[in-house]
Amino acid sequence: MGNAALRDLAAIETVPFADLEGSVVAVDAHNWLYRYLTTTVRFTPDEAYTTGDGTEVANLVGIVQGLPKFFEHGITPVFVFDGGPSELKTEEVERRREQREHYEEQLEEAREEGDDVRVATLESRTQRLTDVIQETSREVLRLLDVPVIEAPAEGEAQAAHVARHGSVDYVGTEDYDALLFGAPLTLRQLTSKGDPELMDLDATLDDHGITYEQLVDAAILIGTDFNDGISGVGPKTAISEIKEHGDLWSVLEARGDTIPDADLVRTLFLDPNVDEDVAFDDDITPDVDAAREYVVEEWGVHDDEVERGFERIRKSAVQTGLDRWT
DNA sequence: GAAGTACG
DNA sequence: CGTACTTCA
Repeated sequence: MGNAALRDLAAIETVPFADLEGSVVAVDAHNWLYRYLTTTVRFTPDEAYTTGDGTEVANLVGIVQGLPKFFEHGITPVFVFDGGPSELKTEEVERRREQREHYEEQLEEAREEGDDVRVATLESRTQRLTDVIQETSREVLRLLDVPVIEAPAEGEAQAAHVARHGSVDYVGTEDYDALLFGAPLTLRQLTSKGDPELMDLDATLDDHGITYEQLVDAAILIGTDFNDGISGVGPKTAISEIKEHGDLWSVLEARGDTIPDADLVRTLFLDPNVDEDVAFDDDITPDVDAAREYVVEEWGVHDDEVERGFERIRKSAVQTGLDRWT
């Protein structure tokens, strides 16, 4: 149950990479890593990123292949990692865990039947961010001098907070939730081939003639990652009823409906647990040799999967440094 | 999450 | 037309 319905409400336009030069993007680390992890696993032979004891660090391949995109476009990434899950998030996490186990059962069946295509599909679904992946990701980012922010809870909420309070220009995530956490400008498809999409909170509110709080209320009616919505209520109905009645409580009262924990979900978006003051150094000087040593020598990742990426980082980092002094 | 299809 | 459901990744 995603938030795809929010796309129908959001003001989105594509923006050329060239327009983003010189900007700082707070990247939702979980979301970004997950995307690169799944594509790496799908298109890279297991041996290239699996240690002798079977530990998989496809994230290291993904990071090395994914970072150049920022540097080559003159964008400074700041990776925002999740902290401990909120109480409500725990339920969602639990639900996803059950679904994952379901996939893993199917995976077993597919293996037994020798259905290779199905095995590959299911394997991509059962990927997750293990402790090793979290730790090694942080370490390679540290060696490459990419700033990291540790969120107390939701990474997206923290990213939205730093975007709202001026120290970064954009939030980078595929999740439409960023809008609900109050991110003023969100970049999507930073990991894809073409130009990114820009999702604009103020434009979204203007389009519908609603406030930020009313947008959150409408989303709760539709359903979010943290609550089931009202059946039969999609984006159109939600906006129209929120505008008619003013807020979530009035809509629920008028309909005679109820949403469990609605007040908690509302607070989670409107007043999330974030660090008010976070500092980071946006002057990135990667130690490519050290990062390569870590990835290839220490973790045994096959050189041919990462050498191009490291070379691109080396070149684009030099270029950025020159630009600064020009 | 995206896209296509079915349902009311 | 708006929402729900399905499939693929």
